[in-house]
Amino acid sequence: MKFTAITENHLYSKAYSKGKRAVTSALAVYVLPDYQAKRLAKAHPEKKVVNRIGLTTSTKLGGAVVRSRTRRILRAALSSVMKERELKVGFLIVIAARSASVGRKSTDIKRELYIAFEKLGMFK
RNA sequence: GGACCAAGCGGGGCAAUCGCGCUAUAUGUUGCCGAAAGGUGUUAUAGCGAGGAAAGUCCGGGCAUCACAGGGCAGGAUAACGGAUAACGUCCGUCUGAGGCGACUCACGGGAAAGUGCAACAGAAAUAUACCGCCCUGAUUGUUAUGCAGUGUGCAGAAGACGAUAAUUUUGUGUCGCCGGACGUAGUUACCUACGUUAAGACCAAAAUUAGUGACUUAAAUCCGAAGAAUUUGUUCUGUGCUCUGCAUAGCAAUCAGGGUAAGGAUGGAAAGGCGAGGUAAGAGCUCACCCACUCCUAUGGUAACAUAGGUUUGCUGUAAACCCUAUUUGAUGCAACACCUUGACCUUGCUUUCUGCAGGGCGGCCCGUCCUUUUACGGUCAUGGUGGCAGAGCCGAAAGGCUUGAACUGCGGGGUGACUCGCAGUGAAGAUAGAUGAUUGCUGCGUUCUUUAACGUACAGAACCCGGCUUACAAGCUUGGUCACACC
RNA sequence: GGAGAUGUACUCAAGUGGUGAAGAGGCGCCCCUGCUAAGGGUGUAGGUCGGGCAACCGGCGCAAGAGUUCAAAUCUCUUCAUCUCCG
Repeated sequence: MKFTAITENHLYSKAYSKGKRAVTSALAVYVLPDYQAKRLAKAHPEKKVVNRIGLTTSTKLGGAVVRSRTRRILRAALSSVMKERELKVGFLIVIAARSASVGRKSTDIKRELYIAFEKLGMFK
């Protein structure tokens, strides 16, 4: 499953400061309404309103190998979540990996994502 | 079997389901974003899809631009010799030095005898000097010994009123009168020699005078007293001892001055070759023998560094990862380079003889050399966004052709001690732009635990224009060659 | 991705080869005060290892590790960490 990525740094800092937050042992999830969602929907081939996703893995986690692997596991867990339950659309979702997420399996991460999204009320 | 040395390999595998990126072909939509250039979006099939270090960015090169790329200066880099390589600070072989019983390992390994600088503290002294010490000379002072002189004095002996001793005077057929002096004669140029004369003078003897007018001894005086004892004064000469003074000589000590010396002196990382003998006032490579180091020369071996042998000069601190010198080498920047496209802003010199020149300007860090001074455009500068560069079953170009294709990799064979090289054959698809290899499950390899149908672990680590090296990180395991000592056969 | 700078105590920091590594803040102790603050005095590699009952003494220690030198915080090399610039 493809994601529309957040590419601008100011959107990340806005999400950290203004967005709703849910923290688990391995993750920190920030959610903010996306004001440009309708405009971006026109560029989408299927004219859908989608969520923009940002995955952050800081240098505290480790070297380049550790960080990209953690990011892949996060992406896999997120795609399996979105396949099973539908999420509300029109949001900026930033998922930051904490140091406990290193070496976890994607099934563990998936369980934590369920808890976080439930807490934020993102499921339809 | 043990302990080691060196060079390498290796970097788990298979399957199922779901999913990601790129390329090609076909298909689909001609939509959306954007000022434009351009970008993005469907599905199917096929192919491909991280490393030995992709890392650090420490060297070298390709490539691109600046002034087509030249010379010099500055700055940087390198540093035994020979070779390999496109090149290198890399690699190979050798030499030298150090370490190891050995296999073998380690070394930025030119020049300190071109010059400058630095060497704290300690130490007498730190790169040439002289503090102590040792030696010589001189001066002063002190002291000791010897000798001489003087003074005083002790002791012993001798002499003396039959007149000692000293001074003066007189006298003598008295003795001497040397050497030297003066004069004369002879020899002789002269010096000189011989002989003679000369008289002062010295000594001796006698006498007289003077002194103390008989001083001293003999004795006398004084005092005490029964006997007796004590004190004071007292001549000359000889010998001998002692004290003091002066002088001379010699020695010793101290101080000062001048000179010689570098043997010795606690320190230090380092003290000016080592040791012995000679030598010297004392000493010193000052000289000699042996040893050590070193310069140069010769011979032999080696392409060379260098090694060995002989001769010869010299006796030199260390430091160049201090400045520096020598040799070699090096233009700068770095794909965020740069090229093209889009949009926009700004800029586009004078004099002159119209040839050149002057002025001005551009121009590698600087200089020389070089370039421009005009054609208002198909120019230049700056900025915006984009594409290319960039990666390949193809791309650019009208075509020829160029790139892909790499100083590439694999295998076999030849050459070389080796790094490496030559020939033939074969192979040839990563290329992202928030950054692609994942998730889940099963089986299995390896290691550990031993709960053997189990549990845990399975390293270091992610391409970003490309290549050659270096450095650093790395789990378990494996291979090859070699060394040493022991045991067994 | 590329280019550069820095690292000294708890903090800020001086120290361009020469021997107990300056200084300030902070901290400990004492004085001052009825008590505190302020002020004054004094101590302080303040870390670690070894020795010693203790006072104290010695070794190591300037991001880490090697090297050059008689001697290294300082010079050289390698590594690590932090920060800055281009973008």
